[in-house]
Amino acid sequence: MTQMTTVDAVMRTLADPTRRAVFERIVSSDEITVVDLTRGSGVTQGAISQHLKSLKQAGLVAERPEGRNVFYRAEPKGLAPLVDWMGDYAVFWRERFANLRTLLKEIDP
Amino acid sequence: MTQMTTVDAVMRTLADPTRRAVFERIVSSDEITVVDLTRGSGVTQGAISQHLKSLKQAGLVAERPEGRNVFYRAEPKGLAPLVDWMGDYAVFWRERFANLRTLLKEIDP
DNA sequence: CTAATGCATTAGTCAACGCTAATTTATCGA
DNA sequence: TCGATAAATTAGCGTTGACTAATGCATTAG
Repeated sequence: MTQMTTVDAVMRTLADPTRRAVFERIVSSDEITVVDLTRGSGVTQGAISQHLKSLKQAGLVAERPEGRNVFYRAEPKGLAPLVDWMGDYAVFWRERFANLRTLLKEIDP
Repeated sequence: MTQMTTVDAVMRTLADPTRRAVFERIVSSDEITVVDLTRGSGVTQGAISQHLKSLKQAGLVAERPEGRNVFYRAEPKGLAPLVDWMGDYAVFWRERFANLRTLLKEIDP
């Protein structure tokens, strides 16, 4: 129920190619500002800010203001609902999912 | 690149709550007809057929016509691009973040 | 044969969405 | 202090997308 809403938010947020590209770029970077994200994005700064707002509301990114800059970073927990959803509903591709779980387990210190 | 298009298709297809519910129901069933899917879906039969078309084009379901019925079933490989996409970013996290305990706890309780 | 059932498709409607341009607020440098 | 930069926000616009209602096309039942 509550979780389904979360899955819905994550799915909807990552469905847009531009917004997903922004997210991927944030993940690839350690921390990145809005101007840097705007560079080479193909859209205006305002659009980027809107996408960041969506990503933040979905719990996929977090922000750290510093002076007049705002640094964004990826929020690892944000994708958890997506993993859970796949665990619940995808019955047949257990092998691949098991591999992902194994990979994530290896990271566990 | 080619795969990114696939991820895009899967994400976009599963983003809609109604269509995702249809997919979930197909996964839960072994095989299921359009009328059965329409039952309790809250939308018309035409809408269901449209969603099924999207799901089929995204490679998430397959069909088996039998008489005037058409049985739909889940396509195992359909979610693979999504799993792979997440796997890629799990690797990124592995390199960049030391602590993923929270995520792991949610995934594997 | 005729009526009914299962499904796909189409046109049309309405709301949601992504984008731009412009404005606003806040902060930094000269 | 003043101009420039960073970021968020808003209104407005065009597009996409989900839905209904209606139609068409098979197939089955009576």
